[in-house]
Amino acid sequence: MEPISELLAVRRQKLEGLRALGVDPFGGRFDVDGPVGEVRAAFVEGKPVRAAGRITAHRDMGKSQFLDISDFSGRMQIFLHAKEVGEDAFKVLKQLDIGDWIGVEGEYFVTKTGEPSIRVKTLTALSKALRPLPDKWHGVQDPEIKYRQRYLDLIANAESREVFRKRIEIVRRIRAFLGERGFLEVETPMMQGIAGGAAAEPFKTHHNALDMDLYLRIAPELYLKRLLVAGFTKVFELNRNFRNEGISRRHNPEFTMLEAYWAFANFETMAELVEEMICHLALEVCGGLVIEHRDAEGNVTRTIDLTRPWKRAKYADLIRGVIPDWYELDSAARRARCAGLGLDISHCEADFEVTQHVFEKLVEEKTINPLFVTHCPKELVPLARQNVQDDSVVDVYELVINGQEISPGYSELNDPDVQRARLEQQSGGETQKLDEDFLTALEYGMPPAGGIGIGIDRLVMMLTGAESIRDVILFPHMRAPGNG
RNA sequence: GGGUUGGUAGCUCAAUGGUAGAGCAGUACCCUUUUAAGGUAUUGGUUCUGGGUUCGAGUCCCAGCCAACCCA
Repeated sequence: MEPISELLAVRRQKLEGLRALGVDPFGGRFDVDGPVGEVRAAFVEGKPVRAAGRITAHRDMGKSQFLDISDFSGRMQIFLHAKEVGEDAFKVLKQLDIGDWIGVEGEYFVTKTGEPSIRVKTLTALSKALRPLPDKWHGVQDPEIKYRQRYLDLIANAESREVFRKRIEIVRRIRAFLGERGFLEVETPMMQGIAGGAAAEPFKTHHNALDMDLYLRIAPELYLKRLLVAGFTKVFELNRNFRNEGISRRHNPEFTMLEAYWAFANFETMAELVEEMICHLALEVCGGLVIEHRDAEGNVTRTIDLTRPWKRAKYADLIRGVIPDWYELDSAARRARCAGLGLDISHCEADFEVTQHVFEKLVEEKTINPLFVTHCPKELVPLARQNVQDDSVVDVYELVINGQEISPGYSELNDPDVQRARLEQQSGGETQKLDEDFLTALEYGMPPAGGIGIGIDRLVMMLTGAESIRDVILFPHMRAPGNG
């Protein structure tokens, strides 16, 4: 038990003060007309109103008391006058602090300064805050507190509330958008015997009753494709994936992914779908197709123009755009060229990895406006269909916006024999890693289909201007807190 | 994993190696329409942890913890 500071001791004294007045400091049901923001928006002069919220400001004028009550939806001023609420209410008020939850019943009115307010008739204590809130003006600045104690960030920082409000809205509208187009939302296993559908290190767990190792999924893909076999023609899942890899500004061990599959479509159909969907989201959630990212001072640091049609370009052409003779160079010459350009490719073993590194550093990171990268090397995407004219590339797009890969889209591979060969190649001969049931399902016949994945966290970053994935995930993963 | 920066009151931040401060919050009082309310007074510190140098360390050195950013 940490030592009780004076501030905490005072609050506990008030807690007992409330009990001494016969008031339960942690009350129960209190019927309200709606969240605070909606109550404020529904203002009608003189109309009776009930609301509840956390006290976030207190302006004590003696016999006149102004308080702000707030919740995630907004803020509203309430007004108490000694003669109107009576002595007992003022005794209770004396034991309340900024941070406490209260309920009020009264009527709407406008103050002399024009602020829509509630003239309180009865005041109800609903929950005592035993710890003081962060600074009312500066909010929470310490990033460690923002992430570890997100509730304080959300109480104190309007910008954070806005980011998460947008995230909630984006997810809601994605579901509606796909639902309106006939896509069925499903839930497939997050615990899988074989973590398939991507190349990533999984988290391992164990089922005791079955005495069986399981992995948290790194992708839902192989199960959604089983559903194509089953006869679903438009299907999607929007939920968490888990990858046991590093944590960074762009990576959280668990992240949210949309995957959607559309039978009889191909990667171009999917590109149109994702283009339409992201524009729809920008218009509805951000109010336009031009997204401005700003720094802490409000200066525009980046402008993303989502105006359609979005640019499309072949992978190889983009490489030639930055290094014109790249494909005329042999392996050694390419590595030498990278060194000359200051690119560290020492960790790249295969030639396609060297090229991919060039792509990431010189193309992807510099691409701010939407760009569909097509005709990608087949080594990068083992689950996609090979191109008919050129079997060294696959029929996919990789959508880059804001310097990040936001969404891949594939013409899905549905030949079970080719799929087996590609998976065996990817797993480096470790046949026990193959998802045999998935391959069996393909042998029953999967319709040709287009598929997309969209990293929801990165999409939200792009649409809100968040610089870190931690700013768009409510509770990002952190190391266990240390005290030295 | 490597580098850089940071960790001081509940919060936001100061402090040439020389008594650890301010604003907000808190406490007491004044004020019948305030909104970062105002006014007067005032409380509050294991300076992340552990060592070391020094007459003296928030400050310098070493190690560790946590975080942010960059690199891998």
